Amino acid sequence: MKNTQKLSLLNYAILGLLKNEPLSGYRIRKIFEDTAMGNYSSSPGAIYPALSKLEQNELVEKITDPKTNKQFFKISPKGLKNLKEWILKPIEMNEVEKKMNELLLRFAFMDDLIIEQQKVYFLETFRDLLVEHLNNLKAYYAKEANNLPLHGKLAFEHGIGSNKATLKWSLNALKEIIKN
Amino acid sequence: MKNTQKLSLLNYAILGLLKNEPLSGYRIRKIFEDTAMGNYSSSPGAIYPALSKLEQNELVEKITDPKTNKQFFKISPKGLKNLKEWILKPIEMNEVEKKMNELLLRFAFMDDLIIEQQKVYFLETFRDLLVEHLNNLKAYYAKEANNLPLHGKLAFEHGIGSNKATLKWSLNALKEIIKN
DNA sequence: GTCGACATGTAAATTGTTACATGATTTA
DNA sequence: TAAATCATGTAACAATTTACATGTCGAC
Repeated sequence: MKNTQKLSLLNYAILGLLKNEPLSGYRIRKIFEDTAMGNYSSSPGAIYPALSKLEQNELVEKITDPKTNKQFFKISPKGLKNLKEWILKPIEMNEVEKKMNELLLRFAFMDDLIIEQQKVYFLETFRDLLVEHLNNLKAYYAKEANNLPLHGKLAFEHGIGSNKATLKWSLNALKEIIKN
Repeated sequence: MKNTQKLSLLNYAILGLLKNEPLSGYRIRKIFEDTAMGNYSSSPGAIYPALSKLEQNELVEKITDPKTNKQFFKISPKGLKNLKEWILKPIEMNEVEKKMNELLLRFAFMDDLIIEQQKVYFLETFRDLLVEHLNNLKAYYAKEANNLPLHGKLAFEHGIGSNKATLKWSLNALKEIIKN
């Protein structure tokens, strides 16, 4: 049996959108362009080839509305499975350090795809790794802040502040998830 | 006269590091790999070709330590000019919305490259655009939060919290820059 | 004397950007 | 009816990832 293949972030972002409802390529582009949905490229040269590839791999299905004759893409069971596996992948330290937007995207698509227990586990792991990461950053700062040029120091402080905000967010999210 | 060409973020990140001191390709890789320096790829397949290209364009110069026979890259006057122009580019709303890490990178390299007045102007523009962006996010949230699924809502809240932290940071950075 | 870190590179494949091209439909 | 938006795509190019390949140097 073939392993579930790895897809690019853009592909997962598309699958995540299609999870809720079928969309045209154009609608997907507009969502990436207009909304706060990440930094995923909305250029036709990225979206249409990505959709074709997803279709080839049978992760999405192209359907045509018989009335309007317009095309939509619908996520397939295989696509749903692939999306779910990506969302449930154990979080690694490396991701907390350098791939925060991917983790947030995974969280954003969890809704009806996994059970509460899995969501809680995700957030608790996220929180714990974030605390560890923050401690590393603070330790580095305490040791090196004096040696850094002012702008380097301030940029570093942004990193700390930003991670603190994310930690605070994760605690609140955990509360919200638990109280349903 | 040729315009200063656009470079990829990775190229600017390299130039910014070389601004302080000559470094070997390997040292650059390790800095990207080990430190909190963004999410720039540290793979040899990215760094070495990038350095070659920078050298071809005369933005960096390859020098050899006569004692150890080791190679280093040094930023050239042309490279410095290019870096400075990138840093001084007027900030656009689009960047605040989707390219925060690029803006932070530009800030991190400002140090001795531009004068205080320019730094202050950068931060004030940044702050103003951020306030505007935050107002847009909040307005959207107020209108749509009820219609969003829980995870979408929470992910959106992360965006708001994260931008608030950045705004707070910018105010503090402004203070620090002014008091020198 | 071998293991890990230092050090530099290439090749193939993938991914994404930029620019172009075209046409339908809606709205002012 | 002109302009804007909807809608889909391709081609050339640039950038990056992944995997491979090779060799040095210091420490244990």
